[in-house]
Amino acid sequence: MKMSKEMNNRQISNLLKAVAAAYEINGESRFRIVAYENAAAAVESSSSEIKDLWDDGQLKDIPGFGPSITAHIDELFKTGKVKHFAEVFKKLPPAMFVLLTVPGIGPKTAYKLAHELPLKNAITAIEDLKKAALEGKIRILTGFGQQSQKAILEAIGQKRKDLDRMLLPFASELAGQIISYLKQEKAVLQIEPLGSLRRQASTIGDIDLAVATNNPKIVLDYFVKYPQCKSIEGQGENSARIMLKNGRSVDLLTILPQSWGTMLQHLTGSKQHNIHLREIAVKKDWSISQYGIKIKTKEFTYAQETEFYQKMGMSWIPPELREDTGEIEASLQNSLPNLIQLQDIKGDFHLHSDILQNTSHDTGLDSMEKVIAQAKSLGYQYLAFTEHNPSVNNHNVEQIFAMIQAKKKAIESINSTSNNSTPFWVFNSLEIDIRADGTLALPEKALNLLDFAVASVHSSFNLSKKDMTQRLLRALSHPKVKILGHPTGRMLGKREGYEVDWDKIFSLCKKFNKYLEINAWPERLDLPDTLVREALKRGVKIIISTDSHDSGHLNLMRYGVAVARRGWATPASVVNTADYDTIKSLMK
DNA sequence: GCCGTTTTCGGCCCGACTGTTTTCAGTCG
Repeated sequence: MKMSKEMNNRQISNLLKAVAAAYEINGESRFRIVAYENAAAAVESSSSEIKDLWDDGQLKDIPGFGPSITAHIDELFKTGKVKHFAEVFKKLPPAMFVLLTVPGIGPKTAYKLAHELPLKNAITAIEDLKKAALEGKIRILTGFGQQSQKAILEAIGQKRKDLDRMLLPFASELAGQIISYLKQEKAVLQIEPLGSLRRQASTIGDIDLAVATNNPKIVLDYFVKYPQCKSIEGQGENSARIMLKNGRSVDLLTILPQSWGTMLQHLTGSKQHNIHLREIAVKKDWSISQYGIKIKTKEFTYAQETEFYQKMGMSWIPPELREDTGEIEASLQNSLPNLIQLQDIKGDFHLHSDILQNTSHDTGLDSMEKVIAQAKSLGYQYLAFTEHNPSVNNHNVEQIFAMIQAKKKAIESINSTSNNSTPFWVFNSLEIDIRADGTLALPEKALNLLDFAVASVHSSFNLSKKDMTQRLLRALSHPKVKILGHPTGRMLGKREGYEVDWDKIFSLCKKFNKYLEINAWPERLDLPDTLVREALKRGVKIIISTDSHDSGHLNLMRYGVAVARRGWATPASVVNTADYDTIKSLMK
């Protein structure tokens, strides 16, 4: 395992997981292993960079970081290595840590394979493992057989477990179609997605659905006849798995109505949330499983989730919050946030129409009128057109000014015809590139024509954290800039966000009433939920926008709202929940 | 190794599934 002073959260989490795996091989105490796994999970879900917490001397505030792990990570940031970890890894084959990324391979299996095949090269470990499987070298090892060799081969073929996740909107819509189909069967009493999909995480592994029914057989027989089903992977008394024509598999689980609440709660997770609940139960001398709450010898099962949480002395927790990041404590104290909902949204502040051509990036496909009609049909009271700025290289200042002037006039004309019975306001804005030095890619003269601007980074992603922070601060300091578009620049599955000192950004936003966008575009969902929560704690307001390039994209708003909910956002913390009159004074 | 409105010591979530080692270990959620 490589170690350095500059490790990010993901890498530190993997390092701690590797230590846990190594301990498992070395026969350490089960609880010491779990301690490292817990610390790894805490790092992975931390909204702050661990390095920043270390800078501020707050390492020990991370849950799961006690004296020992704190000291090791302190050593890591001071010296770039941890002597104790190096010692732990010393006797183990480096290739085993690579194998841990293959589904179904845990520490014991990884060690055995790396040690006994053997796999000498960590970089080619997975290819070498595949070769060994194809040559029949795995099934002859003790503890392995024909089946496990085949399973390993299939697992490698299905890519690595951290890469093959679906984007939330894709998974949501896929699940939505199957749910509509299933609802046509009368035996289906209730139906919900499970796991990360129900919690509305930004990426989803598998689609799992649960149905409450008194007649599992009818439901399952109906399920496997789903028109998009390519093959039936398995069907038992209470569950079935089908493979869709698009290559995704879907699991359906049937549950008796009287146990619906209990099972739904269990299968929604998250794992950390459930573990925490069980620890609370243990302290009362109770025990929780997916079958219910066991008190002495009697097991209580619940038809509704609310009853389950009530028994635990809690109010019902929205699935988006179930990550064990304080929601259980909040529920016990009856202080859960009143989360924002889709219907609270009254407008969209990041939309591309076709009015400006020759922009620095892609143009919108629909006319302003068509986009406005769509916004009105969603019940919105306002929107802002934010095409990309005209390309600076291909036009002189006067040409750019003329284009923006023409757009301004067009919008004024639209606003002048707005009737008073259903007020609707269109803002004149742009999405302006933030250059590497933090200046805006639009002449001041043209900027002055705008009501406000959205500023976004579309180039030079690899600046140092310090330079990137300065860049964003400078752009946000411009009086016309009200919104930082897709603030981290991440592209799910493609590109990590750039490194920024968020503390400084939050301070500036708070002080000068600048807003951070949650961009609802499927690959962005940016700000990420953890940073949303951090921003809100600092009193920064957010704005949820779709980045639509045609009028149909306005419907992506619900995914931005999902991110906001996961970030504990209330209507009051989201700018575009404000009504027509308030927003005009805010944004002009 | 961590943690504490019953503990600074003595505990630490629970069960299903799979495959192989005929009674259990490993992995996963």
